[in-house]
Amino acid sequence: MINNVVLVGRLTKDVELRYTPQNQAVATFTLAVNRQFKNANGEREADFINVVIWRQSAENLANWAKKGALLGITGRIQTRNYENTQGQRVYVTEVVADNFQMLESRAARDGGGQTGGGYTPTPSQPNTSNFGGNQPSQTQSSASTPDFGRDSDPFSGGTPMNLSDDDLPF
Amino acid sequence: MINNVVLVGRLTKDVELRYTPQNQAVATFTLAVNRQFKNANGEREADFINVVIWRQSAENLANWAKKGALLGITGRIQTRNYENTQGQRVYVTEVVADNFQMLESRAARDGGGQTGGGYTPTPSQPNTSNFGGNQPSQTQSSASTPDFGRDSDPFSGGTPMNLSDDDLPF
Amino acid sequence: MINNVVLVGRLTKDVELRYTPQNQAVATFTLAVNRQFKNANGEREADFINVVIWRQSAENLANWAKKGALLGITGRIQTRNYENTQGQRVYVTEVVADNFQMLESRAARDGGGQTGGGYTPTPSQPNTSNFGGNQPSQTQSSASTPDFGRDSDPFSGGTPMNLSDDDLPF
Amino acid sequence: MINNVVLVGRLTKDVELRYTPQNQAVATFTLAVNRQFKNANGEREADFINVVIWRQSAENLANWAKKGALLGITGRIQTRNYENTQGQRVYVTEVVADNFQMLESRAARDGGGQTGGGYTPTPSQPNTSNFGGNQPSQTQSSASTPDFGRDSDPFSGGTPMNLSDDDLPF
DNA sequence: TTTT
DNA sequence: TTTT
Repeated sequence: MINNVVLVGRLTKDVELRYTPQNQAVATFTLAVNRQFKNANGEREADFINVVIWRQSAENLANWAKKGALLGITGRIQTRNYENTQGQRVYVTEVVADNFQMLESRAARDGGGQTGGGYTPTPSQPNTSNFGGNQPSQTQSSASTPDFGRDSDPFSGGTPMNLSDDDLPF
Repeated sequence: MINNVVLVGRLTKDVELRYTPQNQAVATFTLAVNRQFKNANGEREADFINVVIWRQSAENLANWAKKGALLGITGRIQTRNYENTQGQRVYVTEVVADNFQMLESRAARDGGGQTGGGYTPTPSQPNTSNFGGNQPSQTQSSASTPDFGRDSDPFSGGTPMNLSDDDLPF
Repeated sequence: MINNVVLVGRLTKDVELRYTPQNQAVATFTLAVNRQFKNANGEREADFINVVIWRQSAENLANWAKKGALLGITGRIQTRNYENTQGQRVYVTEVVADNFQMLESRAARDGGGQTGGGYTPTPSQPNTSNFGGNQPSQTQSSASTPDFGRDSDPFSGGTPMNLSDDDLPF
Repeated sequence: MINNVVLVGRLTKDVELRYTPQNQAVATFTLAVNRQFKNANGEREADFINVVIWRQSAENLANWAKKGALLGITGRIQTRNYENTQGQRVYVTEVVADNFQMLESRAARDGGGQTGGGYTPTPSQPNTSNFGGNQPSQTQSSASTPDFGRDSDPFSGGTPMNLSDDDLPF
C-alpha cells in the first residue's frame, strides 16, 4: 500500500501547538494551496487542507511558521472518526506530515522587515532551511560537483540537441 | 503551489458511476490503504480515502475495477463544502484522481476464475494495464535496452561496490 | 527542499544484495516502469530506473522479490559520481528507496504455483504485505469501518449528486 | 505503473531553451535539492537533478526563472540512451516535468531589487504564481472560505483535543 | 560546471 | 542487453 502526499501552500493562520497527556507535541494547521486552473468565473480557487505534525517537528514548525508563510510538507492522508458532543460520528480526512520545509517566511516576504508586536525570530538565512524530519534517511557517497558536460549529452551546451519530432508524442 | 497525491489501495466496493446534467462522467470510490505500522494493539489499520475521477477515466475504471481490486492513483487533494438537507455546511476533503492503474483485478486474485453473476469483462492480460490518463505527457527519445553493466558502476556485478561506512549517515 | 519519488514497476531481474565493509546491507535493482502513453510507432515504452535500498528493508526485499515482481517504492532521487577504472568521472542518477511494497509476487502471478528450484518462501497472503519501512510514522486514533453514508455527501448513494457543469473547468 | 516525482530546489544556472526542428520548445535545467540530513563531515550535500520541460511551460519557465531561483516541479523519471561521438552508448536518467511553480525569484530574494543587465520582467506578485501546466485538471464545486471551527473537530480551537498516547505508535 |  |  502506498499513501504519499506532497503539498506546497500558505498557512491560513499561525500553527496551533498542543501536547498530549503523555506530553507528545502535536501541531495542527491548514495549508491554502492555490489550484493550477481557474474556475468557470475566471477565479483561481484554493484547497484548504488540514495537516497534523508530531513531536520535535511540531515544536520547530510552531516556532517558525506564521500565518501566510509558504510551506512545503510531505506525508500521508489519514482518515479517522470520533463522536462529537451531540453524539454524532464525525469523519475526518487530513494529512499527517512527517516533514516540513519553510519556503518563505513572512519576514522574507516583507523584504526582511520586522513584523512588529513581540519577538519574531529571524533566521540568518530565512528561507528553505530544513527544520522538519524525524530520522534522516540513508545515503551513499555523493558528489559536491558533478559535471554533466560531456559529449552529446542534452544537458551540455556544446553539441546541438539531437532531437527530432519523432521523439515527441504529439 | 504543489498538491500531489499517490495512493495504492483496495476498492472498498464497486465504483459508482454517475453523469452530470451536461453528461460528464464522474466515478466515486473509496480506497482502503493499509498503514505501514501497527497500532498500540498490534493491529494494522487502514485509511479509507474517498476519490473522484472524471470523464473517460471514470468510465474505464467503472468498467474494470470491482470491490477488492488493488488500484493505484495519482491526483490531488480537493476540499469543498455544501449545505446538507438540514441546512448545515458540510466540509469534504477528498482526492481527485487524474489517472489510475489497475494493479490486480479480482479475477487475477482469484486465480483467473470468473466472478459469476453477470458479465465480467476479462482482460487478456489482467494486471497493470494502463486505463487511466486523459492526456499523454511529452517524451523524448528513449531506450529499449539500456545496460548499466560497465566499469565500477554499483549496478554492475563486475567490480565490488566502492562503499564505506563514511557514506552512511548512521 | 523537497525530493519525493513514488514508483510502481516490475523487477527486471532478481534483487542484488551486498554488504558494506561495516556490514550494512544494500540492495540494488532496476524497476521497469511502463509509460502511460505510446510512442510514434504505437509502442508502449518503459523507463528502467535504478534503485538502492538499505539495511533491513534491503534484506527483506532480497528475500521476497524476484524477477518480474510488481513492486512499489517511495524514496528520493540521488545524484553521485565516482571515478571509473579509466580515470573518468561517472555521474549517476538513481532512486534511494526508504520503503517498498510487494504488489504481486511471481508466485501470485503464476496462480499460486511454486517457482521451483530451491525454497521459495510463500506468504500466506502473498500480495501487498508491508515489508519495507525503517521507522513507523505517527498516527492518531482512526476508524476501522467508516461508512460515509450520511446526508447528501456525494459518496452517499442516498441523495443524487449536486453536480453541474459549472463545476467543470472544461 | 506509477512514476511520480516532486522536487523543490534551486536552479544551478539559467534555464536553457531550445527548439526542435519541428519547432517544439524544450527547456533543460538542473535543480540543486539540498538533502534533509548532513553527511559524516557535518555538511549538508545536495542532489543535482537534470530536468526537461516542454512546450509553453518551457517558454514560460525560461522567461521567468533565473539562476538561484527556488522552483517546484512535478513530473516523472525518464531513462533514455544515445550513442556519443566516440560510439559509446550513454545512459541518461532525468526528470520530465509536466508542471512548474516559481516559489521565489531572485528579485524577491534580493528584496525586490532589479538584477541588472537587460530587462527582468517583474511580476506584481513575484512568488508562487502558476506558470506551468499544460492541461488543467478537473474539479467540482469548491469553497472559498471554509471555517473548520465546529464541534470537537481537532482543528477547532473550541474543545480540547481528544488525544491520548494510545493514539501514538511509539 | 552546479543552488542558497 | 532489462519487466509484463
